[in-house]
Amino acid sequence: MDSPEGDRIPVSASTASSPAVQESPFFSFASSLSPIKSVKAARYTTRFSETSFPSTPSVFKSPHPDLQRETTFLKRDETFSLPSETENEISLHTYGQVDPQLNSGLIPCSQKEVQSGSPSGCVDQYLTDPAEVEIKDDAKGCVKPTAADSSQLLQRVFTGSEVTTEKDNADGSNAVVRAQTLPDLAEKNWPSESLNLIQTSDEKAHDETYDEYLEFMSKRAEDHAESNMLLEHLGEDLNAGGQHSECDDSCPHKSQTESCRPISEGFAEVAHSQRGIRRHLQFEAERASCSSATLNQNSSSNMEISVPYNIQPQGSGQAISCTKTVAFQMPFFPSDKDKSTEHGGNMVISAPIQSGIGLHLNSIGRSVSVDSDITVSKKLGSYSSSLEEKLVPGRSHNFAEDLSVISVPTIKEILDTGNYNHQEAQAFVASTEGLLPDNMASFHSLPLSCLDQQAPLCEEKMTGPQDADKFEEPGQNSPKRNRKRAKSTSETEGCKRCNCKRSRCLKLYCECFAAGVYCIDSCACENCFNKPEYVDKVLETREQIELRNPLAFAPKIVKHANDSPAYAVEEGNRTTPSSARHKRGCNCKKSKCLKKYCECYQSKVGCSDGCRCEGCNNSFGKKPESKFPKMERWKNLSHEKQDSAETVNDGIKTRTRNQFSPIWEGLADVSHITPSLQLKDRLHEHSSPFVSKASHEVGSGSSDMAGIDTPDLLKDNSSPTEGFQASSPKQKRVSPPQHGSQRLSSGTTQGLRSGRKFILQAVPSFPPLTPYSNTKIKINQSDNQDSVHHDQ
DNA sequence: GAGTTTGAAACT
DNA sequence: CAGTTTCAAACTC
Repeated sequence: MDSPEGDRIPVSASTASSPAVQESPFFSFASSLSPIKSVKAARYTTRFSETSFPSTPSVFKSPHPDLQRETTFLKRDETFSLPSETENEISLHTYGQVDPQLNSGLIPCSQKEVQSGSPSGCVDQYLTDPAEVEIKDDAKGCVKPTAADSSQLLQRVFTGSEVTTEKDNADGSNAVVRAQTLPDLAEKNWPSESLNLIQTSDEKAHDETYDEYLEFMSKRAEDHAESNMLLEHLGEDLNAGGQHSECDDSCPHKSQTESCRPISEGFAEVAHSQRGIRRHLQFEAERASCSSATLNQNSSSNMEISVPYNIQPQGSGQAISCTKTVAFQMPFFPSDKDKSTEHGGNMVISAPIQSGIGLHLNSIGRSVSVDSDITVSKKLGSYSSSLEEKLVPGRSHNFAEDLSVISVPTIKEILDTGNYNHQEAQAFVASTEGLLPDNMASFHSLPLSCLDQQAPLCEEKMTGPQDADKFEEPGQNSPKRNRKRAKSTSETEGCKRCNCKRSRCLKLYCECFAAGVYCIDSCACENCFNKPEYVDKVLETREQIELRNPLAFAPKIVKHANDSPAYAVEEGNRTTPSSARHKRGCNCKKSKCLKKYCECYQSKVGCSDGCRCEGCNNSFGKKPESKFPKMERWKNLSHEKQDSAETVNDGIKTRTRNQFSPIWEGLADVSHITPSLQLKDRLHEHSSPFVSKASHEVGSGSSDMAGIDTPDLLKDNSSPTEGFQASSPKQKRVSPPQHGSQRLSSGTTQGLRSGRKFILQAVPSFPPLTPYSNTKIKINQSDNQDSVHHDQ
């Protein structure tokens, strides 16, 4: 069924402008006249500006300091990865603006940046913050670059670092390159050495350090023939500036080339994937990322990734796909050369690899064991929070908001320590997919890939294509051998290691598969198809499973969403806010829920009414003794509700309610929780909406709902899991509690209302949920009548 | 390490 | 939808 609201609401939520209005002639006319773009266009613009793209309106002349800084990464990579032939002079701002109209110049603009600053021959003049740059050399404000200065110039061109040029001498011996390190300098593509260098204020010390740096960098760049290209460009740019072209002669290191190489190596080097991508937390994402992203890592920690990105033209034009080479320093994996924790790397996000919804909640939920893994959870939470802070300043997503309760070290801290779990990080990245704006989507492939290269906790070998057959090799990877290894290391390290023999790791039996991660070399599985080389098969199988059960990959442990007063009233004191429970409950017969056979126990949550266990003695919380009466009551209520709904409504509600059965089943009861569980819940809660295939199927819509311009959706505090549970076909056990339906009809309870919202927006393509939109509309109308403001 | 137990997942 | 089978993890020895 068609659900127009599903598509519309995210837009209207972010703007108050209805589609009808947008489509009106007047609106079109106004849009054409006004810089104010249509809502959709604005949304994309906002995304860019709020992430790593410059936020400045696309105006074109005078460079703005901040803007300039923000466009740093663009400047860097585009300059050399994409040689420009364009003669159009594109200002930094437009270029940062990612104006589709300027798209043609988008890529080469960095070069043009230089040129644009060259009219007077002084690149620095344009590339540095006017407020922070002092050019004392000559009245023209133009520096005659020496070797060192040329290098500096390059630095500034590529890093956007705020360099204060105090003096310039022709021989370069006395060249003073004083740089003012700005907070965002950490985002530049600079090794720590360079940062330190730039920060050096002492001239002599600086020179020495700088020379060392140049030497070091030149060594690093030796292998990069592409540096020549850089030189060429540099020469062109400098010549274009009309100031000097003598770099090669004056550079102490044979030429300034060498000093440029280190810089260029991050940009010009292409497709030297040294380690490859072993596992992707996001199967769907992998396709995109694998096919489009090329991750390079040089000998140091500088990395380069070539990623595609789409530019959504203002005015709903056709998206333009570009490829951007993004070079950055990986602070996550400090190399020997770079152990600085002073400067983070620049998470340059440019590619909307909007692969939809990954189902990796289990990965988080399951692998993040309560006790030992709370650290991981914190890390992940911090990961997201800091990520958001870093990339989406001033913007707060729902998941990050909730994660904010977690003590937040910075993302850098997390990553710098290397003390994170590879798979969990994968899962987390996957879980954040869709939460990030389109132009940040590459984050999912980026750090993931990076994580792959580190995998500090999972001592797993990279699995290349050849590994597909490894399991056939008796001695090397015998199941038994691996089994032992897996057994000894799996859980404590949080790494999924399966031991599948017959399922080919393509069923939920396989923990890896269920967790949404590929099997790794240390798995003891046989005939494993859960490997990157079989991504098609994996995806296909996944889809099949999801068809059978859309929540198959959803987290098994869900937050107790009965925080709402209504539920509290219903459940009385038994209700514990922010608690967790198993989604479907266990079915234990003999283990008495005291062993890990029990999923509840394994997840360290108590059993609840939703469980069908017998003789429950779960130490985390027994199933309520009064289960039967309650179930009976629910049954009755369900029938009641159904009857009333059928009577009162057009059937939509009835259907909707039934869809929510699993929800209520899962939310019916909770007790005994731990903080860590709450943490887990949060992770789950915010991940789950993006874990649904349904969402994934929305296709481009996923970006919409994931975008930052769907705040109502994302900020909704209700458990997204609800929404997806609602669509679960497996509704074996329970009918929804009455209050649930009451909420539906009354629309006065925020919790569920939020859930509806989410469902509506996140799963627009889900036929069963379509009616829900209507319900929501009604509810909203009711809300309006009641003047109930439910902004999250 | 081999075998058994267990319960979820898958199948009929 | 219920019963059965399959499967792999958890567990025991």
